[in-house]
Amino acid sequence: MSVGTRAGEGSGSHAVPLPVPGVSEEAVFAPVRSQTAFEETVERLGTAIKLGLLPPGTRLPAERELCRKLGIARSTLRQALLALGQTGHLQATRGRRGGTFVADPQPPGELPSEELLAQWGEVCDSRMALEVGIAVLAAQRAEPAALDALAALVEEMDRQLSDYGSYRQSDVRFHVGLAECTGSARLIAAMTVTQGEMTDLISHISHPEAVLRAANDQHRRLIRAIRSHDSARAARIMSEQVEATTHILGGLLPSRG
Amino acid sequence: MSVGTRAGEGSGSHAVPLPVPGVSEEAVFAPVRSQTAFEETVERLGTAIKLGLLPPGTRLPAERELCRKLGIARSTLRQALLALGQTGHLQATRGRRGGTFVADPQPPGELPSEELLAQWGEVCDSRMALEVGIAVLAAQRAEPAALDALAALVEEMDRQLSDYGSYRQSDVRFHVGLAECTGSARLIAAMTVTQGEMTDLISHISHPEAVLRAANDQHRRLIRAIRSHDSARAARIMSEQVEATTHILGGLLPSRG
DNA sequence: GGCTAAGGACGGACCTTCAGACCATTTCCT
DNA sequence: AGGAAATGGTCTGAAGGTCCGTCCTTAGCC
Repeated sequence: MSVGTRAGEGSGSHAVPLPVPGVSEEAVFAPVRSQTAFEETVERLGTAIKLGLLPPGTRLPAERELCRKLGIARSTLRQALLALGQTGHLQATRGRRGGTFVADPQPPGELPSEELLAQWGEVCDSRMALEVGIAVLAAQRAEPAALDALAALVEEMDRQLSDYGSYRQSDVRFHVGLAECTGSARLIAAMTVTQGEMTDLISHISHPEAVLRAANDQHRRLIRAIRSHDSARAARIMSEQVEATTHILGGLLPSRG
Repeated sequence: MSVGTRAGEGSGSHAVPLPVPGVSEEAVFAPVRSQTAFEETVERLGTAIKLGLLPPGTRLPAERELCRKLGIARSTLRQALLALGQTGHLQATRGRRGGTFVADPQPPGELPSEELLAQWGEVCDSRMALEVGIAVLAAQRAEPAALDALAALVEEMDRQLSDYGSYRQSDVRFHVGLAECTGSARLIAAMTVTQGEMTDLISHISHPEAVLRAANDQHRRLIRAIRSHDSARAARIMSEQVEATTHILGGLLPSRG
C-alpha cells in the first residue's frame, strides 16, 4: 500500500511523529456511500414507523407540506411513500380529509439484513458510545418534568413485560426521550437511527419476562441517578445495560467481525 | 401542525401513551440533506488534510486506485481533487512517479462558516456524547501497546505548548487514537468528523500555554484511568475536559441556539 | 527508443431529482 | 345542488450528477 509515503525532505516544516500510523488512513479512504434522497426518505420514515414513533393510524402531513419540510421534490417524496405503501407500512386515502396514514396493523417485521448482521458489533459499539454520552448529558441537564414523564413510561413498561412488542416500543420511547433531555437534535436523530438498527437485530430473539424486568429496574435506577445529577453513576448504569444487551446478542449471532 | 393526529378508533390494537409527544416528530420530518459523492469526497479528504491525518507531503493513492477504494467514478474523484487543488490543499505532479500530494505548506485556515457557528452547541453536545462513550469503551478494551503510544503522544504535546498548530494536530491524533482503541470503524469516522468541526471552531481563538498544559494533564490522567480499566473515572475526566472546551467556546461565540 | 505509470480531458449513456401543471376524488360550505 | 377546497395520483421536460470508456500528455525507468 502506497498510502502514507512521505515525499522529499525539502520542506520539513512539520515533524510530528505518527503514534498510531496507518490505521486512521483506512477510515479516510473508506468507501463513500452517498444515499439518494429517495433512499434516505424511505429509511427515515420507515424507521420512525417501525420504532413506533409514528404509531399506527397516525396521519402524515400532506404531501405538498411534507416535501417542503423534508426539502425534497414532491415526486421524490411520492416515490418513498409509494415504496412504503407497497411494503404495507403506509396507506393513502384520497379526497378532502384524505391523507397518508400509518397502516394498522403493521406488516410483520423482516429478518435483519445480511449487511446489518455483519455489522452488529459496530452497531453495539456505536450504541454504547451514544447511550453513555447521552446519559451523562442528561444527568447534567434533564428537567424534572421530563424525568417524570420517563418515570411514568417505566411504570407503563412494568405492565408490558408479557408483550414484547409493546415493551420494545416503550423502550424505544424511553431511550429517545432520554436523548430529548439533552436538547440536541443531532443526538436525537442519532438515537433514532441506532434504535432502529437495534430493533432490527433484537426483535426476532426471545425476551423472557425476567430479562425485561431486570432491564426495567435498570431504567428506574438510571432515572434516579439522572435526577440527582450523578452523571458518573448514570454512565455506569447505562454502560452495564448496553453491555447486557450486547452479550445477549453475542450469544445468538455469528462471531463478531 | 397536523402531525400526530390519530385516525379513527376502529382498530385500537396499540394503546401506548405518548410520554413526550410531538418532540421527536420534528426530528423525523427534519430536512433530508443528501450529499453528493463529490461533496462527501471533498469533505472527507479536506477534513483529513486539515486535521493532519494526511500530513503535508503525503502522497495520495493513484487516482485509478483511489476511486476504487472510495467506490466512486474516477471523473467524480477528479472533481474533488481539482477542488482541493484549487483551494491549495493538494498539488498534482504528472508522469511516472508522479501523483497527488498534500501541499506543503498548507493554505491558511478559513474562518468557520456561518452554518457551523450557528450549530456550535450541537457540535459540542455531539462531541461530549462521543468522547465520553469512547472513553468508556477504551477503558474496557484498550491494549497496553496502544496506550503507550498515546502516552508518548502526550509527552510530545508537552513540548508543543508554545506552538498551537502542532499541539492541536497532536491533540487530534490523541482523540482519534482513543477512538481507534475501541476498534470501531464507525466511532473512528465519527471522531474525525467531530474533530474537524471542532478544529474549525477553535482554531482561530487564543490558546494560552496554561490552558494547554492543564488540558494535557487531563490527558495524562485519562490514560491512567483507562489503563486501570476505570471506565467511570475515564468518563468523568473526559466529560470535564469537553466541558472546559465548551465553556471556553461559550464565552467567545454568540449565545447558543 | 520504447515501456510504463501516472495525471488530464472528453463525450455519451444513465439515473435521480426537480419543478410545474394537470387530473381524480372526497368533503365541506353556501 | 353546486362550487370551493384539500387531498392523493399522474405526467412531462429540464437539469444535474454519476458512471464508463477512451484517448491524450507527461515523466521516469529499462
